[in-house]
Amino acid sequence: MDEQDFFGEGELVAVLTTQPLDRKLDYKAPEGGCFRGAFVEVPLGPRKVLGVVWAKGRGDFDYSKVRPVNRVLEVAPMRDEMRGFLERVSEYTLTPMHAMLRLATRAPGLSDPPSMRKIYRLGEGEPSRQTDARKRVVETLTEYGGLAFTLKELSDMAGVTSSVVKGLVKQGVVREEDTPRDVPFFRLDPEHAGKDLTADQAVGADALRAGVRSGKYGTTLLRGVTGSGKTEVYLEAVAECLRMGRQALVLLPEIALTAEFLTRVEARFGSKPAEWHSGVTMTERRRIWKMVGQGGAQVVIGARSALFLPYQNLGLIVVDEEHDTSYKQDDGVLYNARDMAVLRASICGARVVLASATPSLESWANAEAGKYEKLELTSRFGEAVLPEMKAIDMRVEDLPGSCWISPSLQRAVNTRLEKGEQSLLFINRRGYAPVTICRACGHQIGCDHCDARMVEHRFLKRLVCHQCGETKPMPEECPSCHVEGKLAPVGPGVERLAEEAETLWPEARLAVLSSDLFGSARALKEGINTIAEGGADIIIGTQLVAKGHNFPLLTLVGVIDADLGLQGSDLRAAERTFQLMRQVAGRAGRSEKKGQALLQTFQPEHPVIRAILSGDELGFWKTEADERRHAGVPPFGRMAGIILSSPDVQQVFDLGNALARSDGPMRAIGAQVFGPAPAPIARVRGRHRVRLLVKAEKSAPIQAALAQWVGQFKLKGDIRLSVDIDPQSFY
DNA sequence: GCATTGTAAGTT
DNA sequence: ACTTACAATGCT
Repeated sequence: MDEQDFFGEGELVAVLTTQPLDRKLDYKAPEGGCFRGAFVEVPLGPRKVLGVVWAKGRGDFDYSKVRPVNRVLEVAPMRDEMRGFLERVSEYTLTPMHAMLRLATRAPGLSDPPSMRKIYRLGEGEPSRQTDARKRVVETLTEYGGLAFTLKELSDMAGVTSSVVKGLVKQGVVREEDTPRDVPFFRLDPEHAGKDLTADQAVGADALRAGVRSGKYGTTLLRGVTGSGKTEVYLEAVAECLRMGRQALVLLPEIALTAEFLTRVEARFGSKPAEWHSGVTMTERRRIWKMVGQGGAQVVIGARSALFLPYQNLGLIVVDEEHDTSYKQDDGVLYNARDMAVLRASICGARVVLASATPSLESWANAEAGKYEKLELTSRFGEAVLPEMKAIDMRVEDLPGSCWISPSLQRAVNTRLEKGEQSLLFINRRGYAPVTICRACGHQIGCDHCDARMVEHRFLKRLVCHQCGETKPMPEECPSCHVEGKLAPVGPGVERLAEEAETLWPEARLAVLSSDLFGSARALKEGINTIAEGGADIIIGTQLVAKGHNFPLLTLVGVIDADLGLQGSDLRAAERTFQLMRQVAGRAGRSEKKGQALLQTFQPEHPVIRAILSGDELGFWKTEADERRHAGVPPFGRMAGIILSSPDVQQVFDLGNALARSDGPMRAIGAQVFGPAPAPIARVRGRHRVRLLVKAEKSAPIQAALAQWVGQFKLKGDIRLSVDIDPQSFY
């Protein structure tokens, strides 16, 4: 900050507000002036809104009509690098700045003065009259040295009512003090408990530490097979960052952000880090936001949006499970947290560690191109070895049409049951919900609100739409042909599979692991622990089990349908299937016992299946990279999606067609426009959705062209348009 | 003629 | 986003 960043009273400043205006508005600097970056409250029409002093005012508005800033808020001002970061993300994702500011101020009560509360400690005075109750209060405070407590804490501990304490306050025996409610986090100690690292891990940790010590931007792709101790290694980078007095951020997919993970961090550093995710209370949110901003929080463990906290001195960002698709998804703002983490680090001179057992092709290609450093962890703990992987050719298995567990897989499970070991039957349900079909007329039951088919939940005795969450009771008769008792689920769903397993192994203890069977993350965690300790013989699981939980007794993984996701229009389908299989296969035989993974497939000769089975990871990446390069798709080309939605079908299609017809700006940069097509889920919550897809060369200035293209149209009525740069899911 | 509902425009 | 101005519809 220099002289130019201060604005004296009455000078014009341009303020960015969180209101959806497409530009900054000029205000007069308040009494006492203000600095650039100050969080302020400004009048907007009849309202008072939150804003940030962004720049010098433009002065293109009648000076006499310019209103003054109401006040400067008592929070740490926004740093230049944060302003720059928000602007860059806005340009890249074509997100308006007001939405970016919203993302960066996702904490309540920023405009309130710091919340205070009263605490009580021992004072100087003598009580006028000694009583038992008064004695207990003084004793309690003496016992805890100079510590102070809230009124409730103190009176509870001393076993007295609050009026006793108040009485002592009047006499000066106990002193009442005001203290901010938002208190700094306990300091984390980088030397607290360095774990013993294997030789391989030590080498990795050294390399990461050296990177952090450089104090400059750089990205390392940390590859480690399941069980190689990636976390221990990158926590050493966090430790080094702490030694340098800088802040560290560890990003995790929301689902991997568990109490267990936080315990590991606490074990390493001696206290709990700040924890940022959707389940955090409002008061904690405010505390974290403020403390991150004034250096009272050294380490944040968080989901995607933790990237937009106001760090003062960020030295390291770890993106764990960097391949996870949940890093890209809409909060309203469509951004990929992994990519934006790299951007933020490059602006503030921080190191990035992208950690994964199964990296994304993007990161793999960046490492190959020398943009990222590569670090491999290969050795596993203990005696465990990678499981043996085999395909079961479903074309030659003798299996009735309604069953999914092949005789070969059945035999393998039998063997485990005899030996008292666990088996996991894995089903990748994503994008393949079983449908409820009438066997008399073939009618499929769909959701009344979406175009998705409904899924039967036996436990609830209801049909559930996995797109919008709508449920309805399971009808007795077919709504179309009215024949009774002919409705049946088709395709493998978890519950359908559980039934089949129950018939096959009535004696075995079955456990179904599906996120919708557990009310809370905690209940889920407990369920997983019970199972890991041997509470089940056969585990039936979805996506969920592939997220890094350890099952020591598990020695067999049966993948029910390895072909799911291999076909279809999604360009990343092969990559995802590959990652998923590797992850699931990594479950089996983590401890001493040798594991086996069996993949049921109708196309055992498919390159993806073959790459998984052969373990030829490099071969897989190379083939996949070649195919993508040839097709000109990411990461070798660029894509963008335009999604239009409206309650009126005609309106969205009309606009979609109009957009497609006037694609001049896109053709000018050599980009192709596909569509409009109904989005795969063509209706969500009563809104019809249409999608256009843009494909361009890697070097094409796609954002500018898109802005120009879309900018030609004024949105009428209730039409919404969103641009999705680098779309991840095509469904 | 005026109340009610929908739509467009402006916020410094 | 939210508020206000104003136009279009509708009801007495």
